[in-house]
Amino acid sequence: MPKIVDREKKRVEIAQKAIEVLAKRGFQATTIQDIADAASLGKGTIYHYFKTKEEILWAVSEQMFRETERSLGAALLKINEPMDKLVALIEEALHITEELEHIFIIYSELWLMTVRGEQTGDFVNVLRRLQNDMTNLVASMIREGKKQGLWPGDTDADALAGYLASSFDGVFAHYMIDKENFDIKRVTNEFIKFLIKQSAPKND
Amino acid sequence: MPKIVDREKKRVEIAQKAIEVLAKRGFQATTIQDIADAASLGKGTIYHYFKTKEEILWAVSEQMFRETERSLGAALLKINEPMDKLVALIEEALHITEELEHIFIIYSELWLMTVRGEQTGDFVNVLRRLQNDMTNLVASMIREGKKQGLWPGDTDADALAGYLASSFDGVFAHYMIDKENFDIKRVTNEFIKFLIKQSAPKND
Amino acid sequence: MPKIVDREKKRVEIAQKAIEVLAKRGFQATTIQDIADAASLGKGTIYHYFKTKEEILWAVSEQMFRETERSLGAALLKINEPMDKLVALIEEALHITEELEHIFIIYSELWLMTVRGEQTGDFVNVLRRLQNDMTNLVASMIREGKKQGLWPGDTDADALAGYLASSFDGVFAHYMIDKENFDIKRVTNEFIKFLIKQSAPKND
Amino acid sequence: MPKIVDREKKRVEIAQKAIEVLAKRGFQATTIQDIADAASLGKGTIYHYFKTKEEILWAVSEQMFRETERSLGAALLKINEPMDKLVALIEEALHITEELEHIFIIYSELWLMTVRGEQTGDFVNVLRRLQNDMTNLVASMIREGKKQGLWPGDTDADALAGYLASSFDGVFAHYMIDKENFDIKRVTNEFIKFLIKQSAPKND
DNA sequence: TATGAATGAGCTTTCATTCAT
DNA sequence: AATGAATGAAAGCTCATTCAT
Repeated sequence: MPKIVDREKKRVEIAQKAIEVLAKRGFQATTIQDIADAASLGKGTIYHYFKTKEEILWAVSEQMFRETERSLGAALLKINEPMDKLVALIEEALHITEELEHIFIIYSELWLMTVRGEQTGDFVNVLRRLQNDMTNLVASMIREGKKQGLWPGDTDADALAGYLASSFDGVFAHYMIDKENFDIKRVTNEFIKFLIKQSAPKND
Repeated sequence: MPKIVDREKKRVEIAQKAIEVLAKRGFQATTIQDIADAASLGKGTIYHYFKTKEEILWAVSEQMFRETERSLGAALLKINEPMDKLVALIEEALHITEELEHIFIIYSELWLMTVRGEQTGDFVNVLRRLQNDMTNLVASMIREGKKQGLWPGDTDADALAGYLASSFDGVFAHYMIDKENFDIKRVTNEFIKFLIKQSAPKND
Repeated sequence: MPKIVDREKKRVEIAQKAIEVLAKRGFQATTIQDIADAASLGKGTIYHYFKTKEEILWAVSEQMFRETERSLGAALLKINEPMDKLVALIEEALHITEELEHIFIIYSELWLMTVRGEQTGDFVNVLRRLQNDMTNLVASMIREGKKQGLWPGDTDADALAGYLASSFDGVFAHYMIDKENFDIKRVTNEFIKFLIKQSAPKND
Repeated sequence: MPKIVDREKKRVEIAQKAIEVLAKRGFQATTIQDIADAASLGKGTIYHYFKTKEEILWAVSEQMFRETERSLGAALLKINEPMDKLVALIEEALHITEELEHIFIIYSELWLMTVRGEQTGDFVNVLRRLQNDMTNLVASMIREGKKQGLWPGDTDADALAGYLASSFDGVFAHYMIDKENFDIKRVTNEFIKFLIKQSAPKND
């Protein structure tokens, strides 16, 4: 039993160290040696914890997923007003950190592997869960907003949430290609303004 | 005299054939042999037209860029009303075809290579031009809409356009991961409804 | 008949042009395209005159041989005194020209191919003929010198000639490796002084 | 723990094995597979010890240089008389062994690569050091001989040594092309006789 | 006759994976 | 458990040679 815990703990440790190199070089270009170096282990040792290189990516993706969920949840716990929550969520989702950039790059690579259907594991589930989590979060806010009369009653909450949640990734991607010119703050704020006008309109 | 070949034309042909395999397997995983097979040519023949594997990707990206620009332009020529134009643009941008899926996948890989800084060519320019083209198109529609009073005067056209143009990619990406459940039509329509409400609200 | 002459003439032309590139890059590293370019011909055309790449080298070596023989002969025709002849020969053999450097490099490559036994043709004969020609020339001078009493009677003319003829190549090779420091004139002159002392000593 | 391997020792071992194949086929024509076979290793293993194929040649040349220096030095340690030393040196330099033939062939290829300027390393230094070592050795003997009155006082020791040292290579090369007819012993002896007459002449 | 487009064998090099220690 | 030496499959790329025009 303690053995197994140790094993799992070490897998997590290795995966953690792997994230950085993977984001920097990509999965294909990252060698087992790179990962071993990052984890300060011998190349052979990695194979005591992972059967193949791809298995490392599975572990990495799982871990990233858990961390992303946790940080999303944490950001929203403390807020009550649905509208404020939505704004907070957007701001959180589009708040750039170097760590997040790494993770976003790896997600993108998982996305690519998935749409190409080349993976043996099921990254697709990680990505869909993530997508659904985010969409449901947004949808629940919109629904709550509708209930409180802050949002038009005929809004298709799921569809709009689908659009919003998706758009975050697009904004992030555009920002990363053109950091100097793409002012993510300004873009986000303008969009929030747009949302809010929409949400609390016509008390006519 | 050997067969006279228009080298540039042949390059385009090869690049065209390459798009499909590249989208399917990705640049790194696609071998020259794959591309040669797709073009029904010998491996060596490819090297008559491209000095390196990466040069193929350059040609492919240039070609994709030109085609994307052309199809965008064509879609918008026939419409006059700015609001209708915007709707048409969104519908065009999010109109799925197998061809477009291929292209989107390759763009995504170019994106990845760029953010990792691993490429020697300047894919970044292809991507930025594309991004800017789209953004400027949207912004010009919004500005025109503002002039005609169809859109609130305090809108930051560039910022909002930045958001919209970016969001297309996110929506596309989410759709491709979950084609069965992500109803792109419904999502798009809901968003358009949202946009339009926003645009012509207030002479109440 | 005229056809054949033309063919042979063109072979010679091509071989002539080939010499320069071959000396510059070596046989292995020189591509047929290089040779075609040097001859201002299409790559395919070369194959109308030579069946294989190695056949070009055969032609080149034959031609170099003929030219070398001719220039050696010419240099010696006009001199009568055997001692002067020998000195003249040494000076001629060690007289550096860029053309000669090229030729020497190709001979060296032929030598290498021969000692490795990798060639299908018989470069060995070209090299031996050359070696023998030179040796016999020197030997005949020594013998003549012996007859005229200018040289000790117990000299083994062939053996000494073998040494002298061989030494030219070594001197040339050393010079080419260290052109700045290896003063070929000074070295040659010192050796000639040494030879002459030897040849006309004993007024006993 | 894996087998502990002295990397430097293994490099030397591989280089040692490589010498034979390199001499047989030449650097360009020798494949990594050839070298791996000669060393009874897998192709990939070679790359644990050498980053590139050329690096193998560097190691080989360094090693050859060291061995050559050592064997030259050893041959001369035990002799005191300068004249005897010179004779011993000549005999050593022109003493044929199969090992030495291999080494001479590789030196010749290094020479070719150098005069063509195609190498990235500095083989030229290996060759020049060798050349200089040999020349200085000979020159010091001549100088000593001059001091002891065994050699004419007006001899330019360096120049003559340059000639002698160079000639060894030429003799070797001629021998290797025509082993049956070129009697290296006879040629050498004749030349030594010639040298000695010169050195201790005038007791008249 | 002259050409260069087409080809694939064969090269160097990389790297996931295995395994003896 | 930990290691890195060993391996060979597989990749990109070159080039002598062929051949249709």
